[in-house]
Amino acid sequence: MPRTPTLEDVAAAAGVSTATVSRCLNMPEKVAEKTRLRVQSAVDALGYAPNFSARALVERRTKTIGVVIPTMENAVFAEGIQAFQEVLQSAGFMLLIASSGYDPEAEADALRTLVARGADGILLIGFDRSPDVYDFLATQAIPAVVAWAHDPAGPVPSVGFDNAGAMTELVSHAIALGHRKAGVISGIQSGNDRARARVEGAQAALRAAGLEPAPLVETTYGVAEGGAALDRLLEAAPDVTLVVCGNDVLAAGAIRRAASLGLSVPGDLSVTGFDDLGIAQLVDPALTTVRVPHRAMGQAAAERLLGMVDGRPVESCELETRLCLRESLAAPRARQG
Amino acid sequence: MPRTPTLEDVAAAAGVSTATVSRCLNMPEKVAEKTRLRVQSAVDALGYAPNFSARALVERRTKTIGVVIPTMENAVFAEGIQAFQEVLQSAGFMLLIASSGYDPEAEADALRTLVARGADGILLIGFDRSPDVYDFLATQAIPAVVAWAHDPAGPVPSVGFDNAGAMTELVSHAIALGHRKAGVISGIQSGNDRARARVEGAQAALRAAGLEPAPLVETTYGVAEGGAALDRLLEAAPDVTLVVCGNDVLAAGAIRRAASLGLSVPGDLSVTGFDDLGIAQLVDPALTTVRVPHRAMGQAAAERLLGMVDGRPVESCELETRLCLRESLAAPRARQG
DNA sequence: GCGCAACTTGTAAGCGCTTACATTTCGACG
DNA sequence: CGTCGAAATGTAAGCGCTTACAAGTTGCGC
Repeated sequence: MPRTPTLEDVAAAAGVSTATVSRCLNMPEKVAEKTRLRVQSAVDALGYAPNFSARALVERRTKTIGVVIPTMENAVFAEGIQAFQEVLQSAGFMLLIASSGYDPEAEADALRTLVARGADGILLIGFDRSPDVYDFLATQAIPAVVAWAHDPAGPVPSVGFDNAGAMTELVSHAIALGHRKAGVISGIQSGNDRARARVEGAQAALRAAGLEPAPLVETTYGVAEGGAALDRLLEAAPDVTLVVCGNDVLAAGAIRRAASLGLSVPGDLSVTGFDDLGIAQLVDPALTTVRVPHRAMGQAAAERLLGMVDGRPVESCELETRLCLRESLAAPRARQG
Repeated sequence: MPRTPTLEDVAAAAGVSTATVSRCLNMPEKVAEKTRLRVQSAVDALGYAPNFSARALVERRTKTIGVVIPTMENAVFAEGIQAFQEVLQSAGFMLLIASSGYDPEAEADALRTLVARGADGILLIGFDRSPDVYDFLATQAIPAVVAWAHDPAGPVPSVGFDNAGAMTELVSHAIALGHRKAGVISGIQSGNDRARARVEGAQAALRAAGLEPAPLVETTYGVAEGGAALDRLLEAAPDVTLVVCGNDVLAAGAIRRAASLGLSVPGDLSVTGFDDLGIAQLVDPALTTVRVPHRAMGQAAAERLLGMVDGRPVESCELETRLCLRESLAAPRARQG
């Protein structure tokens, strides 16, 4: 079998040196029209394609960006990463994906692998991780950007939104509607600054209104988990009129569970989510939630990372969220007695 | 700044040759215990990590697998790819992701890029693509596996399920329930063998029962699109009692739309989906659909591809699907008149 | 027709790593 | 204590590409 053609083969076929072929490919304006054509036809005839590893070795860049994602199964990441990837692709970069399954150890491992593979830049989800990781990235001089969270003073530039503020806004709105007793269903907060900020945002709204802090139930991610969490919450605090969920998936589960408990939403219980995934409009009643600009975030993150790879300094950027008021949140029914 | 350490630096630090260091790293049993320890501590001291590009150049393998996915935003792919990626990761391989946005041209482009980057193997979604693509893969001798579709006689091994058969089973079940007039809402069939097979499967069931073919509405992917498609379908065929949808997302949209049209599901209209995504249990009524083993498929595909990369011959494999009977499908209400 | 600047092209040195082959070391045995 | 073979290590040749530098080629004004 004829092994895949190399630069040298092309050079021989075109009767020039390898340097000229290389120049034809990378700086065509530096080579005479006539030779360029000759080289081009040799390239076509042989079906030549440059060997990326060789090029990466000498150029010391792989045109590859790495990301460690908790899991693609979570739609919250899928959308943003898709947008991120699209920008990369159109800039000639490729996306190397690893997953951590929400395990910090696994994330650090994956990161090291990505760097060892020569990723030119790294996308991180959220800020919450050991400082060692940031040190590592810094000593290796690997550009990194954090997405899904925003902190202008963070160790690396970030692109995200104000999780706490958005949640405060949402809960304040519910309070204005008349809710006085709220419960919170949150994803696991440990190692997840986004989840934590959302809980804090909810509590801040209650505090600001002079209400007592909401009882909190933490649960792993999933529809069924959201339902089970509602059970636990109602057991601990049967008198809540508002269930604030850390994300739409948990909220969807809570709504479904409420229905099977015979509780009407929003009549007996209001439920809110966060993220505004597609499912928010699928559940009945439609979910009141916070719209997060996932695509814009993915794009902004990609542009920043690409900028850093090119040595340009970049700044963090905060994106706006928007309240999505739908049926699952309404004024609480007047209490009897 | 001290540039990142190389094999040679380690060799110098440990007082051995680069060959020995290389052996310590790749075939530790071939080197004396004592020197190995010495080398190991030099590696640790310097924080040495091998340069992947250099290794890839000489070994002619990148330990990278490429995939071109229509879009990560479609949950159908997210789950399978996640499982695929997990198997790869545990085998020391990484996943290079590109997306096509359902455009065959873009897919072919992305594939070429992936191959040029030295992907050791390629995962393809479905069989539907120009023969040129398979030729290209064959001449480049790049192992490839098709997932989400199954054809033992296909140009490359595949891991999937019987889309047509599963749909036939589902529709036959509906016919047994008493449905006589069905409509089909399908995703775009062009370039999508899975969508096509599902439609064919539905029509086959009707034909087998001596019923007339179902009117067909094709639409792009999305909840809203599913709803709009229902409108079009009911306009063309107001008398259908069963709406067979090509996937859960379209079905969810159809169910939502039916509710706002004042049609009860399954009272006035039964609706079925395909895939059994999480949303199937989220909509009300819960969706009758076909359970597809996405994770198992992703894993099986990864194992096969890894096998091929190692030069082992592998076989296609067909996975079982299972009917998920839920509330959205029931016997049609007795017709009046 | 000559000299010089501006283009083109060629030469060859690596980039960091693996590995075939050569060399050295070492222990066991006669 | 010498010999021999196995085990350990070293030597050096690339893998395919980019690029600094050298060398060769033009074209132009005088």
